[in-house]
Amino acid sequence: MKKYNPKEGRVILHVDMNSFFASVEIADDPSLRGKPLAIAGDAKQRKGIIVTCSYEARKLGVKTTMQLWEAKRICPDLVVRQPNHERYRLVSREIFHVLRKYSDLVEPASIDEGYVDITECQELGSPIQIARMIQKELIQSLNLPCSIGIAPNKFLAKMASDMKKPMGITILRKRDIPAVLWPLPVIEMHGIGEKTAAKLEKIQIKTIKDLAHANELQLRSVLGIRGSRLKERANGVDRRKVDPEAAAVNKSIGSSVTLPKDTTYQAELFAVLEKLSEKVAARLKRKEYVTKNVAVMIRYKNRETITRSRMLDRTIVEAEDIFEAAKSLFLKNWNGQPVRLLGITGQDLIKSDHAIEQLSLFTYEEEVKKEPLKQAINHIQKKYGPSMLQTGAEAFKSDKKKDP
DNA sequence: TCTGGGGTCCTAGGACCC
DNA sequence: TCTGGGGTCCTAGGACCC
Repeated sequence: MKKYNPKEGRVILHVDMNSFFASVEIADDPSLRGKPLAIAGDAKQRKGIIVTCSYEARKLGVKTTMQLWEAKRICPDLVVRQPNHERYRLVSREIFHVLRKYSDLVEPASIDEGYVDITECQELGSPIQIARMIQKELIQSLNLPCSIGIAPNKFLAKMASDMKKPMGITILRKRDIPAVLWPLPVIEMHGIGEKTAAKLEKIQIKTIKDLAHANELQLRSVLGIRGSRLKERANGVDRRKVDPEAAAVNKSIGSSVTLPKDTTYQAELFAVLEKLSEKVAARLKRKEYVTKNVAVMIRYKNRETITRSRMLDRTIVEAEDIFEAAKSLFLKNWNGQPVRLLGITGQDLIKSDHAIEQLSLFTYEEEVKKEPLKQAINHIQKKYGPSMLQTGAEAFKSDKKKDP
């Protein structure tokens, strides 16, 4: 059996489900197969934009974020289904369950894509054999197509999985970069959107090759630290690890809704905030978080959007508490103009089981603040360094480490 | 007929402390 | 009397992705 040699680098797969929502609908209802299918919200509720569509619809010019009426105009036979997010989340779990059969190092990147580090899975076969097995299993057990990129790091794997769709497998080695990656326009690069592409265009950077060879100082002056990172990526360098833990942690949990009609009616807006609070509370609880910071998002008729947030003096999770915080933020910041969308987000999340510790630490800190000896402690810390402030238990631990 | 909803990461500026 | 500079926390918003 071949042992992993760090000098050879890692082998990363990026598995990307093809038109995921549409594919799930087709798997659940085979009569949709072969038809131009779009997943879109209810146009009557002003949610009529294309979220995803089948390849048949794409061929006819239907695109993501297109208005539903526009899609129907260019494709009168378009079959439309409303999104069923609960179903997609369930199927997503099954997909990652399959991926974890091949490697423990699986990092979901979104509901329908993830990275798999197969460096130490070589007993299963060559990377391309493993990719084929995964593709085959996802089709056989879930009836869902995917594309897979194989590369020495996450960025290249992601770029590779994009190159052949649907049901492609693409290997992108470092040595392939000049021929395969560099000719592409910068907008094709993961991490570069419209705004950044426009800025780059202004300094004559049009292709990924231009970016790879760009003057770093100039790049930094235009894009800040992102500039350096993008240049690295353009040269095929990406040191990010596939981290199953990182992906399991939420930084924020929120819910927002576009109202069926713009309104200035306060009671109606409060009712919406109440519903959103309940949703956020339920999801926080399900994922076992409490939150210390609540944010409210208000979008006006003209699409101007503001967010206002506030740190709380305690952690909360109950719908009533979230609603209270959201309501007061809303009242303080709403300019009285017709509202199009409202959203509530819990930020600064803490796992419920850590919340007790956080609470006792908090009260401890409060005690220290009141303590007149604080001045003396600061003085000692300055004079002798932070080790003087170790508690007895910590000092004991570090002594043990030094002298086992 | 205008443009959903869920996120992450980064930056910049002000407050505050030392 | 004027006044430095580093560090952290908090808030708001931009950019990007699916």
